[in-house]
Amino acid sequence: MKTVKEGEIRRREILDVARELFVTKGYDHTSVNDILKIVDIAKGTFYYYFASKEEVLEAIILDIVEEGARRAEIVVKDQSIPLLNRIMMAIMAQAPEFEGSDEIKEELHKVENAKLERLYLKAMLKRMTPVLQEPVLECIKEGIAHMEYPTECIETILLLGHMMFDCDTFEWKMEEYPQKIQAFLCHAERMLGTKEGELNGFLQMFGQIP
Amino acid sequence: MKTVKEGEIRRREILDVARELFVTKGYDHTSVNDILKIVDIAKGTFYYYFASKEEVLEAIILDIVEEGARRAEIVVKDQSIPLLNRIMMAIMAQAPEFEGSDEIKEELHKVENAKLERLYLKAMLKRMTPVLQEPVLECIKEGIAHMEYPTECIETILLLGHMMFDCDTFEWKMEEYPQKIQAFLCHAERMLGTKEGELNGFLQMFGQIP
DNA sequence: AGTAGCATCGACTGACGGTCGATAGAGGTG
DNA sequence: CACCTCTATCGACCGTCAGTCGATGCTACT
Repeated sequence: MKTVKEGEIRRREILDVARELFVTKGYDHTSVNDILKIVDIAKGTFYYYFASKEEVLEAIILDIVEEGARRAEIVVKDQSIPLLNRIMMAIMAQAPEFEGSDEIKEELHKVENAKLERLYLKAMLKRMTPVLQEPVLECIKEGIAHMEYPTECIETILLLGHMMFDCDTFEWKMEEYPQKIQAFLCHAERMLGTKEGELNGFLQMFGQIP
Repeated sequence: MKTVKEGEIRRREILDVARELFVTKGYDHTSVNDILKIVDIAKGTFYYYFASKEEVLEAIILDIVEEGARRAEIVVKDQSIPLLNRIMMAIMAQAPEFEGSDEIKEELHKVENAKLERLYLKAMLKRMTPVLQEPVLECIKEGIAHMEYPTECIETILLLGHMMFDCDTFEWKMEEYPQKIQAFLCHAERMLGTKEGELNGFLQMFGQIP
């Protein structure tokens, strides 16, 4: 039995199902056959749209990163939020964790998904750094922040936020988080060269991670 | 034809060959058969010593981390080096990169090795943080450094050093490195709360990374 | 009705991780 | 020396998986 659909629609179907599976079962533990069963297509169709399983992964990661970057861009443009807050809120808005997508939350970070994670991180840094460039430079101009290496500072804070809270790099226990978040904010303040305690307001916001 | 060897020797043979292959070809692209061919044993023998290919990987990573930590411990104990320098030198001594083992250098960080890398990072942080605890606390006591979260500061600097220079997270070009290293040292100074420029002496040392 | 070509099918392939029952050899015992 | 025991070793075999390919159904245009 053959169901013919327009190319772009099939492609999206495959992408959506694969994303769901990669994120819930892990990339390695999702077989192409798993995807085929759910989308209800034959193997040939899958490989008609994608050259390999890995190509699907890369496309999905670009999607996730792009979605995050869009959310961040909205925050950055919002003049009603104080400048420094905008930067931190953009970082939080960008992380897939904070979005409703609970699916991603738990599963993105298991060791099995190291490949997914690594590709995500690289793509995210490349996409997000320019987004934060402008507000950070403005912070410097306004004297709220003081630093010699703005680009590197952004890269570093994005990296740290991701490794500490998005992935479970340190395998912290639940009760350690408040302390770790405070430390993170303190380090961010120091790198940005803001007044001490300027970022304190973010403690509660991060509190929702558990 | 059967060659019988004492258990521990066989185990080491497998471990050594596997390490060489994982590091040069990548974990995913090394098959158990590749290992068997070189060690010249049958499959059953391999699985007599290890429950899975992954168990071999974990054992290798523990080895690598332990070797690095030993080098770091020697540096930390060396009273002839100024305290602050000891900390940074220990971090550098620990990284597999800076050791003679060029093999590891290039290959550890390709995306194919994401799993190896991720496991390495977790194990390294767990092993290295306590090593640096003591000298950092002493820095604080002596007034060379000022911080509220010493443990978290160590974790952060270890993580940053690894992600920036050991893995190729940012895919920097050769000519960008001097700037990135300077920025890293600047951020480390700020997080540690030292005098500005205290870490300048490390610029050349890092210079050997290419 | 005819046809061009896009989208779909699914049997097949080769490689890989892992299992298992058989067995060779070393060392001990009488 | 004959017998036994236990450990290290062997390699055929299994199920699974990513990826291939020639055949073919379906659509749209002539």
